[in-house]
Amino acid sequence: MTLHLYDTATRDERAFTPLTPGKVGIYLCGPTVQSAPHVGHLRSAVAFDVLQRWLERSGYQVTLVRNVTDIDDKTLAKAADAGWEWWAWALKHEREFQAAYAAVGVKPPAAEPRATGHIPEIVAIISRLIDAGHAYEKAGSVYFDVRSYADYGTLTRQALDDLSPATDSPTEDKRDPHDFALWKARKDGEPDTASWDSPWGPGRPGWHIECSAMSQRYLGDEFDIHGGGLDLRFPHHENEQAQSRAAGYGFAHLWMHSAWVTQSGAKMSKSLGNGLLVSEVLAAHEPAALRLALAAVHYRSMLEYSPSTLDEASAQWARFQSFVARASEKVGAVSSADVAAAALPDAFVEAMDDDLGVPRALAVIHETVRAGNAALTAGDDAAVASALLAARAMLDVLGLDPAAPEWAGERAGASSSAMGALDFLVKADIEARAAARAAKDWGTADAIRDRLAGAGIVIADAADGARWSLAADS
RNA sequence: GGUGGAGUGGCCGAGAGGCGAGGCAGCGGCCUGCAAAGCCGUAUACGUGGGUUCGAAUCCCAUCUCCACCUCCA
Repeated sequence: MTLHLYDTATRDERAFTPLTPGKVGIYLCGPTVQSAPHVGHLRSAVAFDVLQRWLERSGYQVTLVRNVTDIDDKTLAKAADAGWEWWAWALKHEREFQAAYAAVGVKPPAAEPRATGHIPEIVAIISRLIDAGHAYEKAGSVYFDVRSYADYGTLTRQALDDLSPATDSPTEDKRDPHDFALWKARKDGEPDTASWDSPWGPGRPGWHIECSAMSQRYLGDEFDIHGGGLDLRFPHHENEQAQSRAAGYGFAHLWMHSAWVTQSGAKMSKSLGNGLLVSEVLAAHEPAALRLALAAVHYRSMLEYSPSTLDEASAQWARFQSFVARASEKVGAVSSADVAAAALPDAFVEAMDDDLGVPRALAVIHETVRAGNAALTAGDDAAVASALLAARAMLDVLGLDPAAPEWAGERAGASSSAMGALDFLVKADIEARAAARAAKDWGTADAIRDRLAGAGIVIADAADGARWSLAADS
């Protein structure tokens, strides 16, 4: 089986064929940087990061573009409420998003274009739409004429007459209530810095046009995959597609949408007040555990988030970490190059090729780890070595190789020198405890263990001596 | 009203006609001075009612419940 992906537009899964052999262009709708990132935002980032990693592992050269929509009605409104310049407000949140993405190991995209940096491209595509008879100017604003484009609604199977009217701008200027703004005329009270010159007078871009302009600039008239959260299908993606295709571009060949994070069945969102901020979660849990929690559910299924979600993910992560650490100690560390070149188990490949079946892929990883642990107990070094290599290679595809640089030293964010100093101190206790145990002085041995446990240091005895680790966060 | 999605064992979650994915928690065991970790074992699971079939969680019909998009949303 080769890679098959589910296309939201056609609602079926089919073999993935890139436009250019060996290369894949992906446009991912990034954040509207008007507020702090919550875990739901990270879900789509992680899902498409796994897609990128799997494509790369499959031999493709991937160009992933993830935009930043740094101006829109809400950004202006929230910045004004906070007494901030809108551009400073947007950049503050853009940085928070970047930090959150980096924390959970999302690879930096090939390009991260901002809407405000592409006004000329936006003006150009709007002009093209007007020339083609798909857009019209009214009172300094420009609207997309949905009735002029027969395929409007095909992405999400919407019939115009059944839709509620678009409310992004005053209806009275529109030919049809479903028309939406491509260019918004500057309004009184809006800051001068939020306005650009255009053939239709000063103003700013509407919400959807920036993606049409930027995808075209970085990926060309036609590209392989367009991604984003499920909630962007309508109106955002529908409108994007209408604009780009009506302007004469082939646009996206395949649409992929990631589902959201729910709590008690309800979608996590800022407006419901149930958004869990990334900063809050990372204050209590390891970033890798958060990544694992977000990746563990198939990207098209809702992810039910509860207080135990991160505890479970932490337990799984500790299991992976522990196996990789013990196995590496026993049979020697594996180099990154070997991990990248290692053969992947067939069941893992089949799962990933089937529309990124991460849950099934994870099951293969768990089976491999179990076999590896059994081999450790049995002293079968050859089996340990092969399990270690396979496990790391599979975990690497998911961005969760415990021995990879981004995770290897993450515990407590400690520098290696601090960990070295800690190791020196703890070793002294371990030696004292070993002496007590040798003398069968269990009271002293247990007291030392309890004292260390109180400091978050876990002691585990083994046949060849005790080893210590920092307790998992809770 | 229109469009789409979901109901699986205590919990999270795969699967999509025929040996009960996997994880977490629990219980029993091995190991351990005791633990921890690890390993082994352990479940009357598929919203409800019908139907098709030798066989249905998977197909068909009906029905209930929940969620989402059509304001901003990953």
